[in-house]
Amino acid sequence: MEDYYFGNPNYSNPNCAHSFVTMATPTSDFMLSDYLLLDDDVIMIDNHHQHQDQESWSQSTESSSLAAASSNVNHEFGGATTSSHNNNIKCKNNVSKRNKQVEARQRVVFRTRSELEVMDDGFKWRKYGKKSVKNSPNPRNYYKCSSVGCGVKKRVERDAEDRSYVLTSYDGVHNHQSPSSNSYYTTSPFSIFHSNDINWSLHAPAVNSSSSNS
DNA sequence: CGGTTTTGACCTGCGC
DNA sequence: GCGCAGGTCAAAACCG
Repeated sequence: MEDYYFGNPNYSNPNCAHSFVTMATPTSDFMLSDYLLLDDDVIMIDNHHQHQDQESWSQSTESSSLAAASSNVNHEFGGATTSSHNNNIKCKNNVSKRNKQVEARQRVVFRTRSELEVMDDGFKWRKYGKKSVKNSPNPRNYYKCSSVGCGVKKRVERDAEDRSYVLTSYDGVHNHQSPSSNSYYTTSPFSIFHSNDINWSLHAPAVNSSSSNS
């Protein structure tokens, strides 16, 4: 079985270990965004199996292209191999009218345990705003992709319920490759997944010797 | 000096 | 219409 690694295996960050999405029996030209980015849907990836917001976050099953795609896709988050049928991937339907008005952008939300608030995902971001949000003691930070002509945005905030988690949402799809030249794939909003409690060397095929800490 | 961050002001949508 | 909340702008500050 061939594994696909979404991320830059040579990436090194002394403050944060990484987890990677591993795909079994990949199809040609597969991109994670093909499966996880659904028009008018919000996909949440929870890499620690926590079950929260069960009312609003419904598990993605039938009637979703994600469910169809999951038949041949396995993901690894936080070191645990899972399929797309379990609670690690949740789909929030019924997006707000505002979201629909914003050109039906594609949004992916990652919930990741990390000490770092801003994680290097392989793309270059420019911060353009910071806002305190209701019912959360933590501010929300707004970033735009620094690449000219690329309108991808991301929002980063600490989970109000558990500050050890970071919620990172990506809006849109990059129209360029990651500045990280040896990234394994191209235009998805993210290229690296992080986790503090994974022995990422198990997954990374070509790691730097200096990045074996976590 | 150029790129990035900060931060208050402004804009927009929504509920009442 | 008004107030609130979320999102964005843009000038100033900061930094390498």
